[in-house]
Amino acid sequence: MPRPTVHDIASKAGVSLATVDRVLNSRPGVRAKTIDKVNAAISEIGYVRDVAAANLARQRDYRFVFVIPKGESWFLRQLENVIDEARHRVISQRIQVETVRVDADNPHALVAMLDHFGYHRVDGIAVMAPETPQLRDAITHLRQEGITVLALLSDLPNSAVDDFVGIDNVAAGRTAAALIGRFMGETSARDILVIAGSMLARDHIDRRLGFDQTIQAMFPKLRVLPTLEAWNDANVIAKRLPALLAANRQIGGIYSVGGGNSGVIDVLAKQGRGDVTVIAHDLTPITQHGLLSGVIDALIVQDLGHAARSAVRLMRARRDREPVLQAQERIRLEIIIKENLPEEGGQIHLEERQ
Amino acid sequence: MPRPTVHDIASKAGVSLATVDRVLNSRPGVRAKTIDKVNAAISEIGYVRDVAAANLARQRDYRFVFVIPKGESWFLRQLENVIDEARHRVISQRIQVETVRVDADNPHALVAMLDHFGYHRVDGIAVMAPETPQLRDAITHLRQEGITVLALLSDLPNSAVDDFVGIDNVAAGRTAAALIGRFMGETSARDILVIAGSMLARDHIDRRLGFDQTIQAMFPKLRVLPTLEAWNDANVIAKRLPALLAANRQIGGIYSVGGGNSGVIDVLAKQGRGDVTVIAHDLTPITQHGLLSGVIDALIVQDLGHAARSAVRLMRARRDREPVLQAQERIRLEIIIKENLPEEGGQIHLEERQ
DNA sequence: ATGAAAGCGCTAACAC
DNA sequence: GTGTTAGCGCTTTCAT
Repeated sequence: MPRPTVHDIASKAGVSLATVDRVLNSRPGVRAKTIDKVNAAISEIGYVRDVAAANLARQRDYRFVFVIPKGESWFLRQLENVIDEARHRVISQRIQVETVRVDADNPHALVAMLDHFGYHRVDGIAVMAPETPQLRDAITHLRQEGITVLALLSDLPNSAVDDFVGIDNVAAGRTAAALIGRFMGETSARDILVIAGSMLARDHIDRRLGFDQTIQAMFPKLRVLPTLEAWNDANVIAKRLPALLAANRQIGGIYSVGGGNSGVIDVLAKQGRGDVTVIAHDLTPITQHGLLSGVIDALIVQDLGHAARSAVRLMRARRDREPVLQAQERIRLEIIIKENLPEEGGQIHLEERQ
Repeated sequence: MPRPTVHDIASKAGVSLATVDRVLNSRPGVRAKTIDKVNAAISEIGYVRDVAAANLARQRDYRFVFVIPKGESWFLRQLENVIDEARHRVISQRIQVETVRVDADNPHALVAMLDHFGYHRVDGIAVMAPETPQLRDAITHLRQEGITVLALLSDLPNSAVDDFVGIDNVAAGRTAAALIGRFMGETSARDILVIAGSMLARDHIDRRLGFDQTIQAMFPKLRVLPTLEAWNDANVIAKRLPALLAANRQIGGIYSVGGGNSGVIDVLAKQGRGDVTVIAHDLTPITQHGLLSGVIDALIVQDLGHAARSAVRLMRARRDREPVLQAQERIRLEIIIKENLPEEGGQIHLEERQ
């Protein structure tokens, strides 16, 4: 027996297709009594709407834009790659995905870009940028136009975004603290150096916050030194870290909040400081090498591919006013050590395991 | 300008819709020259096929079955729940998902069930069961019928399955070893007790294997005791563990490979053995409580919801002969400590964060 | 307030 | 080999 369609509802309820459709989409102009008849028929025959057919008839298509910072870091390039991958995956579902790069440190350029999309027809924007008053206003404006706005990877807590896609960075900091504390164990060196960038201000601030919380609560004997601001720049770290290590022999741990990890790895490797426990963020060729060579003890990672796909799903769900499966959209805060380092793997075709 | 359709290809190439369709689906009966013309038109106008419309016209629907063990453990109930959740999510995409429970320890019942599906029309089966010769043969048969077969959570390395959906359990064991070794640090107690069930033989074997590998390689001073076989039964553990702890004061760590964790938690809590480092698997109310109360130091977790959705996506992709995004289907081996314990969350509707 | 009919983009008989 | 035509399940004018 084939699956029931709108025709089945119509004949069961003794009405026409148009009326069924009106009820299905809760459009006005149907008597309450008729609505009841139709609904009765629907539940009686166990009808489930075929969304693909509906969207086809509606000629619905989607246009989503990712706005991410200019810059050539491995992280940002990787982000652009996974967005592009997501784009390919959904293009056959009438979903158009674009990426634009803006100078994140220039609020005016960013806002100009966003305003532009307010006039052209887009359904959703996912933006990764530091929060400024100008950005806040631009987001309010976009949402008034009915455009979905997501904060991507770096939260915008004071803006009227529909959602935040990314890990809880306070929890990330707490996790880093728990790991570094337990890994350091009972060493005599009780100082921890925190190295942060600052470009994605909000996430770095949150991580430091969570880190301090947990060190204080769980490892009161450990002391967290003032943040070394290194602008995610390996050269800055390579220049400043040796002096810090020389001046303070008590440094037994480093929490690298942002980028520039090759600086950390080079300095520690050169000085043979295998005794220093290091926790860093993000899985890149550099941090992977650090992990395998033993300089980095653990990484805290978010799956960028997941974030990109999740952002697309969220924007589509909002456009269609459909519910979201929260569990699927939660970006996991992953702890990676040498033993659970994932293997590489891209698009696999059918032939792989036959 | 609207997005190009088959009609646009047809007029551009000067052929009919039917011919375009033949080329698009690489069906025979078209001259090579015509094929070239059509393909030229396709790439010239940048055509992308609307898969929803195609599936509608094909009247394609899917029928997938999950075959999982009988039993009322939290783990199995949770598995059934997430499969049901996945079922709801895809029902409007003409995908029918069913779950059947079989006595996994009775190879004949299992095989009878699978044979049944070989006769009725199913497109894919995801099976969680221990590998037996009978199962191996049944799978070979199903695949000859053109049915996709997946190994779910517990691998079937010697069977002709299309794919395995779940974590790498050897890597899970290695990860457990690395964590327990580092967490134990320089305590004087150097013995580790391994508690395993046996129902899902394969995964437990793999975990123990990986565990031993890494302890030997990284922590040669630690000694792993013979496995306590407890059949995932908290009562068995509650009975036998106290004696083992009393007989051997050197036990400083416990790796709980399977279920029955409430037994471990109760015994350790009652005896005030906060000094014992414990690593367990799976996030359940029991293990969550163990983590929060400090008895369990870390959990190794796989997201069952992800596994269920992934299985459905894989079976559909195989049915449609479409490629799979490997990165999305990799079930992550997650390390959970108190600090990165995820919050609860089910279906969220639009109103949540406005 | 309700219905008839055309059509979304694609596929599949069946005809030539 | 190639073309014509009638749908797939749903939405949407336009009548009534």
